[in-house]
Amino acid sequence: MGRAPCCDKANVKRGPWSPEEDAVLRNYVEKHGTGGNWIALPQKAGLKRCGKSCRLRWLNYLRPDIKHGGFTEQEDIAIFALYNQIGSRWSVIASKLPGRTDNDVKNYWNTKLKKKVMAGQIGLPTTITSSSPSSSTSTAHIHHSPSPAPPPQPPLLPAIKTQAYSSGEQRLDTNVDFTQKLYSEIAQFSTTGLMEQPDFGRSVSVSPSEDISAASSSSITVDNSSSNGCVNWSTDGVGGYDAFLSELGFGPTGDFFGGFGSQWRTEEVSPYYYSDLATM
DNA sequence: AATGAGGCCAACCGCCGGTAT
DNA sequence: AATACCGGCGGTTGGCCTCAT
Repeated sequence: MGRAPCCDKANVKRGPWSPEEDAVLRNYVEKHGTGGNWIALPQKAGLKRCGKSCRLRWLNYLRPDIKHGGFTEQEDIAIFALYNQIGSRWSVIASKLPGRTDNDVKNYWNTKLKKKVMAGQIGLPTTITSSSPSSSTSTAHIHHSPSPAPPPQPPLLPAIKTQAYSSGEQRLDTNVDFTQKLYSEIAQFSTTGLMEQPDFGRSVSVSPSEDISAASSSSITVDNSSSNGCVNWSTDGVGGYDAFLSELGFGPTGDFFGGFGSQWRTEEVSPYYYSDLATM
């Protein structure tokens, strides 16, 4: 026996919300909150809507802190980097972009950003040389243990041309520093909980032993010459995540990538995202 | 001016995981 | 342990709008 429907579909209104309905829902939630029960809310509020529909309307449109449209280039890069890293986890990606909803990010990706990326207008660097010589160097290796047949791949972008961004060359130059730091964040994410990927028939091992989290200005290299896919980065040893996040308009470090290590079990993230980084 | 194509985005659908009973 | 229920999520749809022909 299947699940009972969440509401009587014959007696609920569907389709676009009217301004009056918006006002009723907004007033109710602002006065009483959701009460932890969206299903009961429409009846209490006097709305002929499904509870799920109310929840969606509130979360995606009526919430006071919502931003609509006007994605910045920094948000573009963050979305792209996160998509590359974790795939279509829109709610997770949106949670790193204050004021953005999963629906917004998903729509933006599907309608605009994906095309931008495919057109080469957005990309992640293969090599960036920091302006100051690094004082320490760390390396993350992605090892692909022998596997007879690769598993189905998660949705990934077509290969992004990166040769143009060879060593010393600037790209997306409005924000190279941002991208460097973003990579550092991703690299740190890699060290926090993604050590093995048995479910995919491959393993990912990540060094360094050194703590790279102090990096604020990093040099990152993806070694395309190695079949192992080797991501190198070096740091200047200067702290500054919070400054970085502040530049992006994000909250403290923990609000950005900090939750990743504990948020997913290791088997939930495909190593293809790493290999994709390495082969782009 | 008419119309067809494509873009955009709000909303819906169905599934999943967590929790209460 | 089994079942019911709910919130949350990602994928998809459908309608409106703009633009090109």
